Amino acid sequence: MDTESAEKRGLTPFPEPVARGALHDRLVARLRDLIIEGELSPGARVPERELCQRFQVSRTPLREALKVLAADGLVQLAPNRGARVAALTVADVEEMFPVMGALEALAGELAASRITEEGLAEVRALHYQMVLHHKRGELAAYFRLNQQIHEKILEAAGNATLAALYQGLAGRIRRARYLANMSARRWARAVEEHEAILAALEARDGTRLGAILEDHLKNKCETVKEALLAEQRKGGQAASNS
Amino acid sequence: MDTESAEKRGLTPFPEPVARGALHDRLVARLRDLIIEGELSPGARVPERELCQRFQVSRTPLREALKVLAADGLVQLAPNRGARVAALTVADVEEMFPVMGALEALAGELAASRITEEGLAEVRALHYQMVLHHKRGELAAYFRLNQQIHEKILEAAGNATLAALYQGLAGRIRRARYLANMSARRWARAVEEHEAILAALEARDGTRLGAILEDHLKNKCETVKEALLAEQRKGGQAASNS
DNA sequence: GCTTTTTGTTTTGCATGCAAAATGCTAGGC
DNA sequence: GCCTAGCATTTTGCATGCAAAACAAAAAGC
Repeated sequence: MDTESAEKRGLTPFPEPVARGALHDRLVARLRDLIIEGELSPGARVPERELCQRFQVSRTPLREALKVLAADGLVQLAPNRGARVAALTVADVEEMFPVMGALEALAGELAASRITEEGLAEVRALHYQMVLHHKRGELAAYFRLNQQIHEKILEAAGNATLAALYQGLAGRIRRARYLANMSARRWARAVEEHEAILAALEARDGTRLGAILEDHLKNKCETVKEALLAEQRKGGQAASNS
Repeated sequence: MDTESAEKRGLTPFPEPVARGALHDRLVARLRDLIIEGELSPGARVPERELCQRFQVSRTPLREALKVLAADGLVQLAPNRGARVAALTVADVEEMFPVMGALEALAGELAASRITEEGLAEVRALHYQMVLHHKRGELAAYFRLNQQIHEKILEAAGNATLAALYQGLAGRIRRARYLANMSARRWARAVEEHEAILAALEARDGTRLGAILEDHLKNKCETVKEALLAEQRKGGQAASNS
């Protein structure tokens, strides 16, 4: 639906009064971006008042949005102590990995048996476009296509519940992936794995696809963990905002 | 501080002014109970004003609670059209089943390798108490123990993320289970499966435990589906409130 | 000089108020 | 007689206001 992701990256200069009825939803998306982009550092308090001024909204919808994000696990709400951005620890990632693995394997199995020729064609197109971005060394574009491919597979699995859960987890680690700088070797390996994913999907071999996806995810998790460790090593001095 | 969280499950008769800072959390729990017990029929609008009067709270915390429940999937929020209790269709259950299966299998594998002797003893105690309730034909008590056992296994798995996701899904079908009347045969079979679960756990056979749990869940899902069909057949005339 | 207490400020949580949208009802037209 | 348009009521969504709790800093005590 929302294909207007152009202004999501750059902060809109004026926060024009958004349509009534969609305010808190927009705020959820906006806050998500802020967290993913690292503008709100993990562990830092969410400055309620400041964000209200920034977005030109009152505290009520903002607080509602925070509740939703808390339910999603992106922020933590302490009673009478406000919201903090949930810090993603290495232990968290190690917890999430087997869960995502199980979900992704399931998605692969379902997708292999259910994907249409049309869907397959779409994945194929996305895949080769992604390979192109890899060859050009365009990491950001690569990530976007990568994500789209996984979303397509989830879509092809035809299980909204599965998709929602997976996306929820993926959203939590997206910030770490955002700042991850893959090594050239790891990147090349990820592309190879994606070749295998496409092959298994075209062969409609669900078991194999599930296994490959799980392995692929393992590597992704390693990347995320390394990124987290690097960030921790650098110290959380990005937290000092104002 | 206030450590009186003992009466969380039982409904407090009077909605006395709850402690500041815990209001919306309490409301989430309260609304959950209302939905599970069927007082708020699936598909019916959530009467905001009415509930405010009932709980003696203003609309702000109630709306916040609804946002959380919406994120959990128990209610659906339509823009400018308020909240409706999410109707659980048979298709939904059929979607949720493989996901819960994958999660439960993972939980079983993890629990089998990680459970302590003490944890095992607790599960054993719960199990035999549950068997007792089965022999006495006490369905409600049986369900409670059953749920506690599964929670213990999840706890033993030592993966909070996994537990949270599973509990979220389980919460969505809890209402259907609440009104489910198992046949004597199915009930007996469920108890047998629980025997096998305990045995596999004691043998610390993760693979077998995972498989058993998945199978057990399958039967549980059949029960839920039957209950849903029975409810649909009876007609949603419980929705006509006023 | 250090700890502790007390006070002032900020922040949080909830209640309330008001405008826009939706819902229901009545009247008018075909 | 049925359908549609207009109006009134209800409901929803957001902004604002106020009291309590947390945070921070300064002053008092040791």
